[in-house]
Amino acid sequence: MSPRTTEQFEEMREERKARIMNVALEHFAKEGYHKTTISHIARHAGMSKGLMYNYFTSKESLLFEIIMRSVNEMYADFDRNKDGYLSEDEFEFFIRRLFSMMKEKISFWRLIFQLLMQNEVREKLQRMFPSSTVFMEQGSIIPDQAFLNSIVITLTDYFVRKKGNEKPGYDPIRELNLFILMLKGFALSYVFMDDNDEEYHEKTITDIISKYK
Amino acid sequence: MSPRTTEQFEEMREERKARIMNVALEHFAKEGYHKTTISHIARHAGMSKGLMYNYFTSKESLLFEIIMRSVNEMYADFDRNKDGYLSEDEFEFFIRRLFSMMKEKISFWRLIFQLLMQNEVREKLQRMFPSSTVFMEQGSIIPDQAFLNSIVITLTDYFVRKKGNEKPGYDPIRELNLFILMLKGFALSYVFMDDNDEEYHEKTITDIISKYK
Amino acid sequence: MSPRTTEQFEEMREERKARIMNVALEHFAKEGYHKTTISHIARHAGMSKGLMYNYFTSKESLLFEIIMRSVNEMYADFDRNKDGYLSEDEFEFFIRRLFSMMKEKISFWRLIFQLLMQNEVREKLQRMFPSSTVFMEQGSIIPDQAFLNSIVITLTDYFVRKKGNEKPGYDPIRELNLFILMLKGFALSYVFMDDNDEEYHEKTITDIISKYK
Amino acid sequence: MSPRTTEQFEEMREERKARIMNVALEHFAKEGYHKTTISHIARHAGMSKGLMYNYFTSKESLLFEIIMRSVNEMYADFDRNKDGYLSEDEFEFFIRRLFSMMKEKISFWRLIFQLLMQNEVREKLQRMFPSSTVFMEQGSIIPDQAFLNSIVITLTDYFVRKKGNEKPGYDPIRELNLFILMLKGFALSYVFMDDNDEEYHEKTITDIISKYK
DNA sequence: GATGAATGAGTATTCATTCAT
DNA sequence: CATGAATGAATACTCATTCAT
Repeated sequence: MSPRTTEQFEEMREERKARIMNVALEHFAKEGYHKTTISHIARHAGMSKGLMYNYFTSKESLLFEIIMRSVNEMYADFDRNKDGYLSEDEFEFFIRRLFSMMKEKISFWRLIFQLLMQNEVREKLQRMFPSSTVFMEQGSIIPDQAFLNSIVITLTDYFVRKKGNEKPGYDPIRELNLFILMLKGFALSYVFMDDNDEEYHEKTITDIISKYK
Repeated sequence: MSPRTTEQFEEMREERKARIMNVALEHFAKEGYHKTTISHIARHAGMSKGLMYNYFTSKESLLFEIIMRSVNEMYADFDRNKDGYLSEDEFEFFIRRLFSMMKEKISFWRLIFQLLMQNEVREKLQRMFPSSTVFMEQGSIIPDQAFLNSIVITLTDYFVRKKGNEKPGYDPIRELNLFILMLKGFALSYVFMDDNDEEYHEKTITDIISKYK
Repeated sequence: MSPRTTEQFEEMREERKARIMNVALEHFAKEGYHKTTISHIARHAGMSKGLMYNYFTSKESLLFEIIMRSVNEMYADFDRNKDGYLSEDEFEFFIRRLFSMMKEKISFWRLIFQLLMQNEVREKLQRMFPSSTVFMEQGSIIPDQAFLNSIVITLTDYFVRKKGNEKPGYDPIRELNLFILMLKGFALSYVFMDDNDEEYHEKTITDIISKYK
Repeated sequence: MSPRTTEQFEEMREERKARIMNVALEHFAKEGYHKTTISHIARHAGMSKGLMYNYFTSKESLLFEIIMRSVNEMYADFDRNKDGYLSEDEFEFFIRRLFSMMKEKISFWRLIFQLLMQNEVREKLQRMFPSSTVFMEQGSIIPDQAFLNSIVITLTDYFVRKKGNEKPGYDPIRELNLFILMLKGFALSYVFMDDNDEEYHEKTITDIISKYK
């Protein structure tokens, strides 16, 4: 009876939703959520404003769907290696993977950093991902406590093995803390840097790795 | 019409400007620039919208005057110690000073972080402070190349002395780079953290210092 | 393409039109014409918006077809007893019939009351049913002058017989006028009352009848 | 300090608010609440849309302020004669007063009838005036249970005196019920009638009165 | 100087209607 | 015939800025 099958429609819808979300993400990241208008997004996505509301019930829901999508992708990506033991090479891989992911999704991270810097939004996000409070305070969103814990535990384990017996009275947990701060500082620089500093960043990653490997 | 009266007027003006800027800064930092309305600022500053336009020609100019003021204060504050040599105690003092300043002006830093994350604003700021491009990319604004250089040079000198001959083939400049990333990561956590993590922050500062002192 | 098939098609069409009109009438009556959306009607009628436009050229034409249909049904219903003479029992039957019809078509009456209260709509309806101006002003729509007259004449006749010689100087026409106002007041209460006042209404109808029988 | 005194401002505000409310009431009554746009009201009140929001926080709040105002005026008006006893002349005065008030505020009543005919609005109004549920069902809004009761009691008393001993087994309460239906029917006709039926209405009021006086 | 009333362009959102498939 | 994607004009509402007083 249908001129197009349900699947065809569904496919088209998904494709379009994805296009809208991509365009919106770019603009949110570039101009900020509030400055970006629905009209602007619609125009750049090549459609009318009205149609956008066929796919997203509001500007806010568009924002949250974007976040959910990216979070889920990230989660799926990281989920592979979960055996909890990090060799030195795996450590290096882990760090490099972290930043290659960031590079791939740089707009998302730009957006997330922006959002986390506004009280109201931060509170809303914390309600969305209540389990990840700890990391949120450190500028990350991660959807699942178990996943989060596994990373921290894995890294702690690595630091204890690596640094634990270096000097007596030395606390590897606190060293991990500083290490995470460094990653975070690098992430901040990285996310808001001009594109052409590739080389500097590569060198810096190598430095970070060689410091803790 | 005596000079005395003029002075008084001038004083009142400055006082009022300061009040407006303080109120505006708080709200910009808390709610974001776009979400904060002129009406809201005026009401909280205890005056009419019309009068505000007597002091600031636009919302944007208010924003930029706030930035300029904070930058200048920061500059004035740091300008004292410029002899270029850092003892270990001076190094500790320098770091502690850095974060006590951040604590005092936490709203300003919150705002700055927010602003720097929007392309258009970042570009505008870079036009205002063209010399400080390098540090801007790293999330800071500093108004004067010479000043900036002096800090970097001073720190470089400190790192060379401190770490330069630790191991052969070791590059203290790159160590400095990592150190700055760590500071930046800490700044980010610090600025957007809940108030009640004082103790954690104190401990972390001490850790950072003891690592490089 | 056989005539049989054409008939079947025609039947389906009519069935579907009826379904649309029923659903639309319910929603118009409950939410008001403006608040009811075409999408909503289509969804509740189990079809697409596009298909609805195959049956009705516009939302407004849907409204007017609903009115026409109900008016015609009403007409058909009342058309039976036209011999112009009302016995007392027939009078009772007439009144009870009036309100049982109202009960059956309560949504329609709700809608009609709503519509008649808006100038523009009232004018449009008056253009559609120019002959019935008099009754329209009294909150009813009746499609045909002859029909209308026949009712009024029949009732007048009844009132003259019943009340005409009660007192000297008494005007049964004016008594009829008050009687009609009472019916109208009852209709208004009835149409917009909660469902659970059945008993009250029954008693009131009995009161009205016993007053004039 | 002020260029205008607070009182001057307040006066201007009240004047303007009144103008807006009057214009809005007319349009709501004529076109219906939903069809009437804010732009339309603003244009007819001779001001910008924006200014309207300086006086009313939303279209809905405008509607409710209009209702409240009219209800209060009505209440104040009726509040005079509260001694609970109605002579025949006072009864006549009461009825005539009822309809002269309706005539003065015909737009308001037109609006009220419209509003009461939509489920959602009726429920909202019932929440606003919960005490007057009984009369609401009969198409009126009256703000205070005591006031309402006093009217019903006064009329009941009148009917008992007047009609109570006419026939044995006769119930004056039920007669009152029919009387109220008649008033309501008349109100409905009156409110939605063309202006030029003055004479007919006068005669009808006289008929109603002479029937129960 | 000081007020807040007034404006108007702009913003998210809705919805009757059209149309490609 | 049947679908629902697509449009665009309209709607309520906001807010930086101006201006009469």
